Amino acid sequence: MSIDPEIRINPHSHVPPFEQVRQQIADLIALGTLRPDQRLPPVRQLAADLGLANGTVARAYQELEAAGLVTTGRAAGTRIAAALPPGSRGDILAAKAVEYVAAARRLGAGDEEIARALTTALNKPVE
Amino acid sequence: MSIDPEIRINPHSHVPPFEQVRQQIADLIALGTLRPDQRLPPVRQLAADLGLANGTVARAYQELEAAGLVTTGRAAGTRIAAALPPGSRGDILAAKAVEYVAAARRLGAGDEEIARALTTALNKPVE
Amino acid sequence: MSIDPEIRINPHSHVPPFEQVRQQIADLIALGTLRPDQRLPPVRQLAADLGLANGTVARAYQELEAAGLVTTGRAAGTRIAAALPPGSRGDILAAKAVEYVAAARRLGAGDEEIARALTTALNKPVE
Amino acid sequence: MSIDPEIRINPHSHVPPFEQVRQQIADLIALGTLRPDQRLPPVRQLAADLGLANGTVARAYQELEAAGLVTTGRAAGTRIAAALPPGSRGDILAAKAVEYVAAARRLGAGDEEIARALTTALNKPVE
DNA sequence: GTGGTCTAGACCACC
DNA sequence: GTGGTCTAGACCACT
Repeated sequence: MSIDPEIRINPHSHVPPFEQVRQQIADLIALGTLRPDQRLPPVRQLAADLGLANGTVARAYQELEAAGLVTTGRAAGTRIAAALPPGSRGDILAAKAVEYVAAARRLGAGDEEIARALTTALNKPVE
Repeated sequence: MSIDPEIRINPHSHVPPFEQVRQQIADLIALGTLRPDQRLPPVRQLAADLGLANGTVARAYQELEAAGLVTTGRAAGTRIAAALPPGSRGDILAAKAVEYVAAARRLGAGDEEIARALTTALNKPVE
Repeated sequence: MSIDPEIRINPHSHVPPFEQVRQQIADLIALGTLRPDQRLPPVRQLAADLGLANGTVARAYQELEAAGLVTTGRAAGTRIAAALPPGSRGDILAAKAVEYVAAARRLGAGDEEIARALTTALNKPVE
Repeated sequence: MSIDPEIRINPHSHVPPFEQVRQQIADLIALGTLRPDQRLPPVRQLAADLGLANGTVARAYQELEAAGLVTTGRAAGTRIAAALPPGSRGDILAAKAVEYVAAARRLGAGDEEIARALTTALNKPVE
């Protein structure tokens, strides 16, 4: 089982591709979908699968390593770090919720309205 | 009362500043916080307030006008268009909720978990 | 009979309003619709009719005077110059034809194609 | 063979340069002179050739992309879109002819006069 | 004072 | 090298 199908690049987004890749992998790690010591696909393969240049994926891996989420042993490939930085476990979900609430409040919505919108969204069919 | 304080630029975001400005104003309009015929701050003033170059804000205004959200008689300043494009009233909130749900589900969260995270976020003190 | 209805300003054009006014009056003069010694409407009236600022129309008049197409005697108002600059009589039409041909040729069209397009256009109902 | 020589900027025109560039390229596409998948010159090169700033040409390219006439993979250069928006083949020529006729009629010219002016223009030496 | 545009040079992300 | 964006300052047309 590969992580590839879980990653989707939006080429029209104003967020640069390398950042989209980094983001999504970081999320998968924090969420536990990717477990410690698990191997990431080789740069070239992931790049090919996503239709990106090798350097783009390489940069995402580099930043993940700099953040301590991933380790790169010479020829050993890239693996999820055994020891995750503390507090990055399920915080992603919380962070996304906070982000949503912040955006909604910035638009003048009240708590009730925010909750109602969520309920509606939850009941929509998955695309 | 000015809209300036409602707009916040994140200089660390990978989304370009002109797009952040455009976005947030578009949201404020769709949400009804900015009412038809209301005046937008002058390009130069908003630019100064946000610490941006004039051209950057000018571009945001321009794209808003191209989208029909805003009208601009040359020296008359920029105003919210009287007639909003159809279907933009509360859709913004809904869209943001859907976005949140989608992101959460992509991470493998269930409905209950998603709702719980929201409740937690709502109870957090406003920053 | 006023010239006002003959003049139309396109506020969305990239050509500045003062230039549109100057153009159209110059054309009317060269074509003979406006005859020597005939009076132009007062700046303020034309401005009001066209929905422009006085200064905008004033500038158009100024440039027409600088070109010798018009004279401005103190309180006498603005009149078509008795003596038209030589060669500006029916040349306007010719100039517009040349412009059309040039544009068409720049696009790679041949003479026959150009003539055919004109014939088609002539047979179209007047809008 | 490059398209550069086909594009001419008139610095005295009141139409802004970026718009002149956009226009002319759009015309060349609609006319079929520029074929689908054909490459446009790099922003910097075209800018240099035309004596414009890079940003000016970049804006023209950008608007063309927004209009769907052109595609741009970031570092892949800019290419004519494979699928042209419907109804743009020879319409450009027709539109220019209609424009000419409209301008002439606005000046009081009759069909015969209009056709005669064209014939004269066609026989003039190419500048 | 208000928006629109241009320039010149710079940095970024991408291939 | 390729497009995208930003800045800083400038000029223009308009009200």
